[in-house]
Amino acid sequence: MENRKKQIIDLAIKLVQQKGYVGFSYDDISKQLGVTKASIHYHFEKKEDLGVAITERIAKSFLQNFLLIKKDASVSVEEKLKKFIQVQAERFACTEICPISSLQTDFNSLPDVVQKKIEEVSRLELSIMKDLIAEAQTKGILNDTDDIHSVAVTILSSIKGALLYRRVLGDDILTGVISQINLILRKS
Amino acid sequence: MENRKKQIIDLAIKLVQQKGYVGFSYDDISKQLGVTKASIHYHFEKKEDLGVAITERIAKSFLQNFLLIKKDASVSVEEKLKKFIQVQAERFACTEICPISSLQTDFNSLPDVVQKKIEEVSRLELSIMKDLIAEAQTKGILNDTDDIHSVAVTILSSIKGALLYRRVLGDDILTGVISQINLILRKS
DNA sequence: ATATTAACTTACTAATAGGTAAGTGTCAAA
DNA sequence: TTTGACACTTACCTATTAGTAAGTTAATAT
Repeated sequence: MENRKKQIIDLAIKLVQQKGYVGFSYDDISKQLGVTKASIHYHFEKKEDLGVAITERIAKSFLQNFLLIKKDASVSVEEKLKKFIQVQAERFACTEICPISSLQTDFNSLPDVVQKKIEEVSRLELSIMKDLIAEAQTKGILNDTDDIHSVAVTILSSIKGALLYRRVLGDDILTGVISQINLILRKS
Repeated sequence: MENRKKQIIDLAIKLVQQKGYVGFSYDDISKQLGVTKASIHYHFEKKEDLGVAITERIAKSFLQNFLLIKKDASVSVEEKLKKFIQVQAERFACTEICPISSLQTDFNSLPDVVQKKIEEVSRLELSIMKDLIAEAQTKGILNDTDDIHSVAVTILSSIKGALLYRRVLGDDILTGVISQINLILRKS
Protein backbone atom coordinates (compact mmCIF):
# COMPACT_ATOMS: atom_id res chain seq x y z
CA MET A 1 0.00 0.00 0.00
CA GLU A 2 2.11 2.88 -1.39
CA ASN A 3 -1.17 4.74 -1.03
CA ARG A 4 -0.63 5.24 2.68
CA LYS A 5 2.46 7.33 2.07
CA LYS A 6 0.49 9.69 -0.18
CA GLN A 7 -2.30 9.74 2.42
CA ILE A 8 0.15 10.82 5.11
CA ILE A 9 1.73 13.55 2.98
CA ASP A 10 -1.66 14.94 1.95
CA LEU A 11 -2.84 15.09 5.54
CA ALA A 12 0.48 16.54 6.69
CA ILE A 13 0.21 19.38 4.18
CA LYS A 14 -3.30 20.16 5.41
CA LEU A 15 -2.01 20.15 9.00
CA VAL A 16 0.89 22.42 8.05
CA GLN A 17 -1.63 24.85 6.59
CA GLN A 18 -3.75 24.67 9.72
CA LYS A 19 -1.14 24.52 12.50
CA GLY A 20 2.29 24.96 10.98
CA TYR A 21 5.28 22.61 10.94
CA VAL A 22 5.98 23.00 14.65
CA GLY A 23 2.30 22.73 15.50
CA PHE A 24 1.43 19.41 13.91
CA SER A 25 2.44 16.09 15.40
CA TYR A 26 2.72 12.45 14.41
CA ASP A 27 -0.09 11.87 16.88
CA ASP A 28 -2.39 14.18 14.90
CA ILE A 29 -1.70 12.20 11.74
CA SER A 30 -1.96 8.75 13.27
CA LYS A 31 -5.25 9.53 15.00
CA GLN A 32 -6.83 10.96 11.86
CA LEU A 33 -5.70 7.97 9.80
CA GLY A 34 -6.75 5.46 12.47
CA VAL A 35 -3.31 3.90 12.88
CA THR A 36 -0.60 4.10 15.54
CA LYS A 37 2.03 6.79 15.77
CA ALA A 38 4.75 4.21 15.21
CA SER A 39 3.24 3.26 11.88
CA ILE A 40 3.70 6.85 10.69
CA HIS A 41 7.31 6.60 11.81
CA TYR A 42 7.59 3.44 9.72
CA HIS A 43 6.78 5.44 6.57
CA PHE A 44 8.67 8.58 7.60
CA GLU A 45 11.26 7.72 10.23
CA LYS A 46 12.01 11.31 11.26
CA LYS A 47 9.75 14.33 11.11
CA GLU A 48 12.23 15.98 8.79
CA ASP A 49 11.76 13.11 6.31
CA LEU A 50 8.08 13.95 6.24
CA GLY A 51 9.00 17.62 6.01
CA VAL A 52 11.07 16.97 2.90
CA ALA A 53 8.27 14.89 1.37
CA ILE A 54 5.82 17.72 2.05
CA THR A 55 7.93 20.32 0.26
CA GLU A 56 8.54 17.98 -2.65
CA ARG A 57 4.83 17.37 -3.08
CA ILE A 58 4.11 21.10 -2.89
CA ALA A 59 6.71 21.79 -5.59
CA LYS A 60 5.38 18.99 -7.77
CA SER A 61 1.73 20.03 -7.65
CA PHE A 62 2.77 23.64 -8.13
CA LEU A 63 4.72 22.83 -11.27
CA GLN A 64 1.89 20.65 -12.61
CA ASN A 65 -0.54 23.49 -12.10
CA PHE A 66 1.76 25.88 -13.90
CA LEU A 67 2.48 23.65 -16.89
CA LEU A 68 -1.24 22.97 -17.34
CA ILE A 69 -1.91 26.68 -17.74
CA LYS A 70 1.32 27.52 -19.56
CA LYS A 71 0.88 24.96 -22.34
CA ASP A 72 -2.74 25.83 -22.98
CA ALA A 73 -2.59 27.70 -26.29
CA SER A 74 -6.33 28.35 -26.38
CA VAL A 75 -6.17 31.33 -24.02
CA SER A 76 -4.27 34.59 -24.36
CA VAL A 77 -1.15 35.39 -22.34
CA GLU A 78 -3.04 37.93 -20.33
CA GLU A 79 -5.72 35.42 -19.45
CA LYS A 80 -3.12 32.82 -18.58
CA LEU A 81 -1.55 35.23 -16.11
CA LYS A 82 -4.90 36.18 -14.63
CA LYS A 83 -5.98 32.58 -14.38
CA PHE A 84 -2.75 31.55 -12.68
CA ILE A 85 -3.14 34.33 -10.14
CA GLN A 86 -6.76 33.36 -9.58
CA VAL A 87 -5.87 29.69 -9.10
CA GLN A 88 -2.98 30.60 -6.81
CA ALA A 89 -5.27 32.70 -4.68
CA GLU A 90 -8.26 30.41 -4.55
CA ARG A 91 -6.53 27.08 -4.23
CA PHE A 92 -7.25 27.05 -0.51
CA ALA A 93 -10.34 26.85 1.65
CA CYS A 94 -11.55 29.85 3.61
CA THR A 95 -9.48 29.49 6.77
CA GLU A 96 -6.47 28.00 5.04
CA ILE A 97 -3.29 29.76 4.09
CA CYS A 98 -0.61 28.80 1.60
CA PRO A 99 1.47 25.89 2.95
CA ILE A 100 4.60 27.62 1.66
CA SER A 101 3.76 30.72 3.71
CA SER A 102 3.27 28.53 6.74
CA LEU A 103 6.68 26.91 6.28
CA GLN A 104 8.29 30.30 5.62
CA THR A 105 6.88 31.52 8.94
CA ASP A 106 8.24 28.46 10.76
CA PHE A 107 11.52 28.71 8.84
CA ASN A 108 13.78 29.15 11.89
CA SER A 109 12.33 26.04 13.55
CA LEU A 110 12.73 23.89 10.44
CA PRO A 111 15.43 21.20 10.12
CA ASP A 112 18.26 22.23 7.78
CA VAL A 113 17.13 19.89 4.99
CA VAL A 114 13.62 21.29 5.04
CA GLN A 115 14.95 24.85 5.17
CA LYS A 116 16.86 24.22 1.95
CA LYS A 117 13.81 22.65 0.34
CA ILE A 118 11.51 25.53 1.23
CA GLU A 119 14.07 27.96 -0.13
CA GLU A 120 14.07 26.00 -3.38
CA VAL A 121 10.28 25.99 -3.59
CA SER A 122 10.15 29.73 -2.90
CA ARG A 123 12.56 30.39 -5.76
CA LEU A 124 10.65 28.02 -8.02
CA GLU A 125 7.42 29.86 -7.25
CA LEU A 126 9.03 33.20 -8.05
CA SER A 127 10.64 32.02 -11.27
CA ILE A 128 7.34 30.59 -12.51
CA MET A 129 5.58 33.86 -11.76
CA LYS A 130 8.36 35.75 -13.53
CA ASP A 131 8.11 33.44 -16.55
CA LEU A 132 4.43 34.26 -16.97
CA ILE A 133 4.99 37.98 -16.46
CA ALA A 134 7.90 38.04 -18.93
CA GLU A 135 5.68 36.41 -21.53
CA ALA A 136 3.04 39.02 -20.87
CA GLN A 137 5.61 41.78 -21.22
CA THR A 138 6.74 40.63 -24.68
CA LYS A 139 3.11 40.75 -25.76
CA GLY A 140 2.87 44.33 -24.59
CA ILE A 141 0.46 43.70 -21.74
CA LEU A 142 2.96 44.99 -19.26
CA ASN A 143 4.96 48.19 -19.28
CA ASP A 144 8.52 47.63 -20.56
CA THR A 145 9.91 49.81 -17.82
CA ASP A 146 8.49 47.52 -15.17
CA ASP A 147 10.86 45.37 -13.22
CA ILE A 148 9.62 41.82 -13.73
CA HIS A 149 11.14 40.60 -10.50
CA SER A 150 9.46 43.28 -8.41
CA VAL A 151 6.10 42.69 -10.04
CA ALA A 152 6.35 38.93 -9.48
CA VAL A 153 7.31 39.32 -5.82
CA THR A 154 4.58 41.88 -5.22
CA ILE A 155 1.86 39.73 -6.78
CA LEU A 156 2.82 36.59 -4.85
CA SER A 157 3.37 38.51 -1.61
CA SER A 158 0.03 40.27 -1.76
CA ILE A 159 -1.83 37.00 -2.36
CA LYS A 160 -0.04 35.20 0.46
CA GLY A 161 -0.48 38.14 2.80
CA ALA A 162 -4.15 38.45 1.93
CA LEU A 163 -4.71 34.79 2.85
CA LEU A 164 -3.37 35.57 6.33
CA TYR A 165 -5.81 38.44 6.78
CA ARG A 166 -8.68 36.35 5.44
CA ARG A 167 -7.93 33.65 8.01
CA VAL A 168 -8.53 35.97 10.96
CA LEU A 169 -11.02 38.43 9.48
CA GLY A 170 -13.10 35.97 7.51
CA ASP A 171 -14.12 38.73 5.13
CA ASP A 172 -13.89 38.45 1.38
CA ILE A 173 -10.44 39.92 1.06
CA LEU A 174 -9.10 38.18 -2.02
CA THR A 175 -11.28 39.70 -4.74
CA GLY A 176 -10.13 43.20 -3.86
CA VAL A 177 -6.49 42.17 -3.89
CA ILE A 178 -6.85 40.34 -7.19
CA SER A 179 -8.46 43.36 -8.80
CA GLN A 180 -5.59 45.51 -7.53
CA ILE A 181 -3.10 43.05 -9.01
CA ASN A 182 -4.91 43.29 -12.31
CA LEU A 183 -4.56 47.07 -12.10
CA ILE A 184 -0.81 46.68 -11.61
CA LEU A 185 -0.63 44.56 -14.75
CA ARG A 186 -2.83 46.87 -16.82
CA LYS A 187 -1.37 50.19 -15.79
CA SER A 188 0.93 50.45 -18.85
CA MET B 1 10.36 45.91 39.21
CA GLU B 2 7.51 46.50 36.77
CA ASN B 3 10.36 46.60 34.28
CA ARG B 4 10.59 42.83 34.22
CA LYS B 5 7.09 42.54 32.81
CA LYS B 6 8.02 44.82 29.93
CA GLN B 7 11.23 42.84 29.45
CA ILE B 8 9.27 39.60 29.17
CA ILE B 9 6.78 41.03 26.69
CA ASP B 10 9.51 42.52 24.51
CA LEU B 11 11.40 39.25 24.42
CA ALA B 12 8.19 37.30 23.81
CA ILE B 13 7.36 39.43 20.79
CA LYS B 14 10.83 38.82 19.39
CA LEU B 15 10.38 35.09 19.97
CA VAL B 16 6.96 35.16 18.30
CA GLN B 17 8.57 36.75 15.27
CA GLN B 18 11.32 34.14 15.24
CA LYS B 19 9.46 30.95 16.18
CA GLY B 20 5.76 31.72 16.38
CA TYR B 21 3.34 31.46 19.30
CA VAL B 22 3.41 27.66 19.38
CA GLY B 23 7.16 27.58 18.93
CA PHE B 24 8.28 29.74 21.82
CA SER B 25 8.30 28.48 25.39
CA TYR B 26 8.52 29.85 28.90
CA ASP B 27 11.86 28.10 29.07
CA ASP B 28 13.18 30.18 26.16
CA ILE B 29 12.21 33.36 27.97
CA SER B 30 13.48 32.35 31.41
CA LYS B 31 16.85 31.23 30.07
CA GLN B 32 17.40 34.41 28.08
CA LEU B 33 16.46 36.57 31.06
CA GLY B 34 18.52 34.49 33.49
CA VAL B 35 15.63 33.60 35.80
CA THR B 36 13.60 30.46 36.38
CA LYS B 37 10.59 29.41 34.37
CA ALA B 38 8.39 29.70 37.44
CA SER B 39 9.27 33.36 37.74
CA ILE B 40 7.87 33.99 34.26
CA HIS B 41 4.71 32.21 35.37
CA TYR B 42 4.60 34.58 38.33
CA HIS B 43 4.30 37.55 35.96
CA PHE B 44 2.08 35.81 33.40
CA GLU B 45 0.34 32.86 35.00
CA LYS B 46 -0.82 31.25 31.76
CA LYS B 47 0.70 31.46 28.32
CA GLU B 48 -2.51 33.03 27.07
CA ASP B 49 -2.02 35.89 29.56
CA LEU B 50 1.33 36.57 27.95
CA GLY B 51 -0.32 36.16 24.54
CA VAL B 52 -2.84 38.87 25.38
CA ALA B 53 -0.08 41.16 26.68
CA ILE B 54 1.85 40.62 23.46
CA THR B 55 -1.06 41.62 21.23
CA GLU B 56 -1.80 44.64 23.40
CA ARG B 57 1.76 45.85 23.14
CA ILE B 58 1.77 45.34 19.39
CA ALA B 59 -1.41 47.38 19.06
CA LYS B 60 -0.06 50.11 21.32
CA SER B 61 3.23 50.57 19.53
CA PHE B 62 1.44 50.39 16.21
CA LEU B 63 -0.93 53.19 17.16
CA GLN B 64 1.90 55.30 18.58
CA ASN B 65 3.79 54.92 15.33
CA PHE B 66 0.74 55.94 13.36
CA LEU B 67 -0.15 58.99 15.44
CA LEU B 68 3.43 60.23 15.28
CA ILE B 69 3.28 60.29 11.51
CA LYS B 70 -0.35 61.35 11.22
CA LYS B 71 -0.04 64.45 13.42
CA ASP B 72 3.12 65.67 11.75
CA ALA B 73 1.91 68.64 9.67
CA SER B 74 5.36 69.34 8.24
CA VAL B 75 5.14 66.65 5.58
CA SER B 76 2.61 66.22 2.79
CA VAL B 77 -0.08 63.54 2.83
CA GLU B 78 1.68 61.65 0.11
CA GLU B 79 4.91 61.61 2.05
CA LYS B 80 3.09 60.56 5.20
CA LEU B 81 1.68 57.56 3.39
CA LYS B 82 5.02 56.66 1.89
CA LYS B 83 6.79 57.06 5.18
CA PHE B 84 4.26 54.91 6.99
CA ILE B 85 4.64 52.16 4.41
CA GLN B 86 8.42 52.46 4.63
CA VAL B 87 8.36 52.26 8.41
CA GLN B 88 5.91 49.36 8.34
CA ALA B 89 8.16 47.46 5.98
CA GLU B 90 11.49 48.21 7.58
CA ARG B 91 10.56 47.97 11.22
CA PHE B 92 12.03 44.47 11.38
CA ALA B 93 15.50 43.00 11.08
CA CYS B 94 16.51 40.99 8.07
CA THR B 95 15.25 37.56 9.09
CA GLU B 96 12.29 38.81 11.06
CA ILE B 97 8.70 38.91 9.95
CA CYS B 98 5.77 40.93 11.25
CA PRO B 99 4.64 39.56 14.63
CA ILE B 100 1.03 40.00 13.51
CA SER B 101 1.67 37.79 10.49
CA SER B 102 3.22 35.20 12.76
CA LEU B 103 0.16 35.19 15.03
CA GLN B 104 -2.17 35.09 12.03
CA THR B 105 -0.35 31.99 10.80
CA ASP B 106 -0.67 30.34 14.23
CA PHE B 107 -4.26 31.55 14.54
CA ASN B 108 -5.85 28.08 14.85
CA SER B 109 -3.51 27.13 17.69
CA LEU B 110 -4.16 30.34 19.61
CA PRO B 111 -6.29 30.47 22.81
CA ASP B 112 -9.69 32.08 22.22
CA VAL B 113 -8.75 35.30 24.02
CA VAL B 114 -5.65 35.75 21.91
CA GLN B 115 -7.59 34.93 18.74
CA LYS B 116 -9.98 37.76 19.49
CA LYS B 117 -7.11 40.13 20.24
CA ILE B 118 -5.27 39.34 17.03
CA GLU B 119 -8.48 39.86 15.09
CA GLU B 120 -8.80 43.28 16.72
CA VAL B 121 -5.21 44.22 15.91
CA SER B 122 -5.66 43.11 12.30
CA ARG B 123 -8.71 45.34 11.95
CA LEU B 124 -6.90 48.22 13.65
CA GLU B 125 -4.00 47.86 11.24
CA LEU B 126 -6.35 47.92 8.27
CA SER B 127 -8.35 50.90 9.51
CA ILE B 128 -5.19 52.92 10.08
CA MET B 129 -3.95 52.11 6.59
CA LYS B 130 -7.38 53.10 5.21
CA ASP B 131 -7.32 56.36 7.15
CA LEU B 132 -4.04 57.38 5.53
CA ILE B 133 -5.19 56.32 2.07
CA ALA B 134 -8.50 58.15 2.45
CA GLU B 135 -6.62 61.31 3.35
CA ALA B 136 -4.44 60.87 0.29
CA GLN B 137 -7.52 60.37 -1.87
CA THR B 138 -9.12 63.66 -0.78
CA LYS B 139 -5.90 65.42 -1.76
CA GLY B 140 -6.08 63.87 -5.20
CA ILE B 141 -3.05 61.61 -4.88
CA LEU B 142 -5.19 58.58 -5.42
CA ASN B 143 -7.73 57.83 -8.10
CA ASP B 144 -11.28 58.48 -6.89
CA THR B 145 -12.47 55.29 -8.49
CA ASP B 146 -10.09 53.26 -6.35
CA ASP B 147 -11.54 51.14 -3.60
CA ILE B 148 -9.78 52.30 -0.44
CA HIS B 149 -10.33 49.00 1.31
CA SER B 150 -8.78 46.96 -1.48
CA VAL B 151 -5.80 49.28 -1.76
CA ALA B 152 -5.20 49.13 2.00
CA VAL B 153 -5.41 45.34 2.12
CA THR B 154 -3.16 44.97 -0.92
CA ILE B 155 -0.47 47.27 0.48
CA LEU B 156 -0.39 45.59 3.88
CA SER B 157 -0.59 42.10 2.40
CA SER B 158 2.24 42.68 -0.04
CA ILE B 159 4.53 44.02 2.69
CA LYS B 160 3.77 41.15 5.06
CA GLY B 161 4.12 38.59 2.29
CA ALA B 162 7.38 40.11 1.13
CA LEU B 163 8.81 39.78 4.64
CA LEU B 164 8.14 36.04 4.45
CA TYR B 165 10.03 35.71 1.18
CA ARG B 166 12.88 37.82 2.50
CA ARG B 167 13.23 35.51 5.48
CA VAL B 168 14.00 32.47 3.34
CA LEU B 169 15.58 34.09 0.28
CA GLY B 170 17.60 36.72 2.09
CA ASP B 171 17.56 38.88 -1.01
CA ASP B 172 16.59 42.53 -0.98
CA ILE B 173 12.95 42.01 -1.72
CA LEU B 174 11.34 44.94 0.02
CA THR B 175 12.56 47.82 -2.13
CA GLY B 176 10.97 46.32 -5.24
CA VAL B 177 7.68 45.77 -3.45
CA ILE B 178 7.67 49.28 -2.00
CA SER B 179 8.28 50.80 -5.42
CA GLN B 180 5.39 48.72 -6.80
CA ILE B 181 3.17 49.99 -3.99
CA ASN B 182 4.14 53.53 -4.87
CA LEU B 183 3.13 52.80 -8.45
CA ILE B 184 -0.29 51.65 -7.23
CA LEU B 185 -0.72 54.95 -5.39
CA ARG B 186 0.51 57.10 -8.26
CA LYS B 187 -1.31 55.43 -11.10
CA SER B 188 -4.19 57.95 -11.13
C1' DA C 1 10.33 45.02 65.56
C1' DT C 2 6.70 42.97 62.83
C1' DA C 3 3.82 42.11 59.03
C1' DT C 4 3.24 42.34 54.34
C1' DT C 5 4.21 42.38 49.74
C1' DA C 6 6.84 41.60 45.39
C1' DA C 7 9.79 38.88 43.00
C1' DC C 8 11.55 35.35 42.95
C1' DT C 9 13.58 29.72 43.55
C1' DT C 10 13.15 24.77 44.24
C1' DA C 11 10.88 21.00 43.23
C1' DC C 12 7.49 19.03 41.47
C1' DT C 13 3.25 17.25 38.09
C1' DA C 14 0.79 15.59 33.97
C1' DA C 15 0.67 15.76 29.17
C1' DT C 16 2.70 15.61 24.92
C1' DA C 17 6.53 15.52 21.78
C1' DG C 18 9.69 12.80 18.63
C1' DG C 19 11.69 8.53 18.35
C1' DT C 20 12.87 3.32 18.88
C1' DA C 21 13.02 -1.83 19.61
C1' DA C 22 10.82 -5.92 19.26
C1' DG C 23 7.14 -8.47 17.98
C1' DT C 24 2.69 -9.67 14.92
C1' DG C 25 -0.03 -10.75 10.93
C1' DT C 26 -0.42 -11.10 5.95
C1' DC C 27 0.84 -12.10 1.55
C1' DA C 28 3.58 -13.43 -2.39
C1' DA C 29 7.65 -15.55 -4.40
C1' DA C 30 10.98 -19.58 -4.09
C1' DT D 1 6.16 -24.99 2.94
C1' DT D 2 9.27 -21.88 4.16
C1' DT D 3 11.36 -17.31 3.49
C1' DG D 4 11.16 -12.66 3.44
C1' DA D 5 9.41 -8.37 2.86
C1' DC D 6 5.77 -5.09 4.01
C1' DA D 7 2.76 -2.67 6.97
C1' DC D 8 1.84 -2.48 10.84
C1' DT D 9 1.14 -2.77 16.78
C1' DT D 10 2.64 -2.83 21.58
C1' DA D 11 5.35 -0.99 24.69
C1' DC D 12 8.56 1.68 25.77
C1' DC D 13 12.26 5.95 26.26
C1' DT D 14 13.76 10.62 26.86
C1' DA D 15 13.05 15.46 26.41
C1' DT D 16 10.17 19.22 26.65
C1' DT D 17 5.91 21.46 27.48
C1' DA D 18 2.64 24.41 30.42
C1' DG D 19 1.55 24.80 34.91
C1' DT D 20 1.59 24.62 40.30
C1' DA D 21 2.62 24.51 45.36
C1' DA D 22 5.51 25.78 48.84
C1' DG D 23 9.34 28.02 50.48
C1' DT D 24 12.92 32.06 50.29
C1' DT D 25 14.70 36.70 50.20
C1' DA D 26 14.71 41.59 50.37
C1' DA D 27 12.46 45.80 50.73
C1' DT D 28 8.81 48.52 52.44
C1' DA D 29 5.02 49.99 55.41
C1' DT D 30 3.09 50.06 60.05
